[in-house]
Amino acid sequence: MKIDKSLMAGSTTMLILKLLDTEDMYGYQMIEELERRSQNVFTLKAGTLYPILHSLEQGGMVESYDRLSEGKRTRKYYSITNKGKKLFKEKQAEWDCYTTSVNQVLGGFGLCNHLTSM
Amino acid sequence: MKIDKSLMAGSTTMLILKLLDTEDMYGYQMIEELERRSQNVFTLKAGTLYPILHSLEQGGMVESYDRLSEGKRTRKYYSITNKGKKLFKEKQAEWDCYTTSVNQVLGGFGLCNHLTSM
DNA sequence: ATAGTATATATAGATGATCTATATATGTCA
DNA sequence: TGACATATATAGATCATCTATATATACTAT
Repeated sequence: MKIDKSLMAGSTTMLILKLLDTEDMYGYQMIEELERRSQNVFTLKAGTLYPILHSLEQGGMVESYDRLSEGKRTRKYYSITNKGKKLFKEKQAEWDCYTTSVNQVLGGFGLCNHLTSM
Repeated sequence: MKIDKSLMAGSTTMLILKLLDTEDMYGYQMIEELERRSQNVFTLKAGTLYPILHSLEQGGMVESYDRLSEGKRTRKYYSITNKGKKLFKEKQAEWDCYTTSVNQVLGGFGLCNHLTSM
């Protein structure tokens, strides 16, 4: 299923930080990795990703360095900072709160709240 | 927790349709009901809601009628149409797919997919 | 009465995250 | 050498939300 772009808004940065929380990656790799992990649901566009990476770097959330991979071209790898890890945790908490609330409205009970709600 | 507005994008229309799928409501009531059901997480602004209702009506997803409530002022009630119910089902399927995919990226496994993924 | 607050609907303009389109350049394969 | 995948970059468009503002009625306290 193709996901409407407006649904993606707000979660893309969190997903990028999550990828970098696992290992250092370069941009193109993140696009492929997101596609793989989501089973082709997320097809992040390069025109979306690179500006986000630049602004994350500007904000000190990630750092970049060039590396020659397998003697081929140089790739720009990104590494998450402690500040970025903190931001990721905040984003994830917000995500959990958000989806729980939506599911409460949708079904009367949140998936993670069926023991405590009501 | 306060939810970033960009996260809300894309789900607001679905939530409105869900409310109307339960019972006819007027705008102000939807704002209060969303707040109540989400335990104050969603504070939908009037300036967001009314334009959405107008465009839903224009698209034949909802119909409106005026009704005097308890002998007080007239309120504009909205009623979901069959077309609107179909749209709601589509939006909900998209929502489920989206959150499952995000959770797959976040945790390796989707909440609803831990038996089938991998 | 009347001033303030809650209820109720409406619209214009700002914001911000995504998209498309385009540009550039290298590596691989036929 | 021509086509395609890889890889990064940026400008401008789109669109759903927000804030701010406007209007009007009902209720409550002074």
